[in-house]
Amino acid sequence: MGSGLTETTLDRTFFERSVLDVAPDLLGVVVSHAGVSVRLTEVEAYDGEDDPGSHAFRGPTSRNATMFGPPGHLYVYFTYGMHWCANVVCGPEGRASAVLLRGGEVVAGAARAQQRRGPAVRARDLARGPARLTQALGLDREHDGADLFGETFDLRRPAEPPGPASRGPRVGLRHAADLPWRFWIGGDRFVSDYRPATDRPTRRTR
DNA sequence: GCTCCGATTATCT
DNA sequence: GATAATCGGAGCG
Repeated sequence: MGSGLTETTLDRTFFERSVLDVAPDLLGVVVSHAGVSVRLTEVEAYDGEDDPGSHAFRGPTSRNATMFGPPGHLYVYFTYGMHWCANVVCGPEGRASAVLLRGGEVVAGAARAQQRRGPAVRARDLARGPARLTQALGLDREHDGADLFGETFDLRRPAEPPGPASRGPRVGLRHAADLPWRFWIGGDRFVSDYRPATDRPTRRTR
């Protein structure tokens, strides 16, 4: 096979770099797991213990332990009482930085993804959003700490990468909302809707 | 098409 | 006890 026009398989060194370099480079990458392939259109960077928006900001805990481990592993966490979200750990071990996989397009295994996401879900929404993408790929608590370079994952970069990444503030954060650490493919239909942090819900006490 | 709002629970203060 | 790196359905135009 010609080596010039084909996609390339990522290796672990890709994730050993700074999370701010890795994040934009992940756009267009196709992640495959458990019968579904997703082309990433949107990601966010979380940079260790100095980033007020990061789960690692207050130091190591049992939840964020994976973030403090080696790069190229998945950090999967549970949020809002019902959703799982997936990150890839980046940088040197101990840095506790990671890229949140925020959205993508299902490019293979659509029937399997549909089965996981539900019959009423439109093709555009199969993996457009971090919890949707995680569910489409069949990931949950068991995959926290999983090695992306083990047997069950495959990551490929297309022959023609997308153009320069668009960037802006991260979604849904109350802290560090000024940092433009969300990266997406400009104009792509498989990028999620931007939603600023929810204001304090006026909890009714009764 | 849009905006609003409730669901549901692990985690941390 | 409050919050959260979200989602999907209801209501309106």
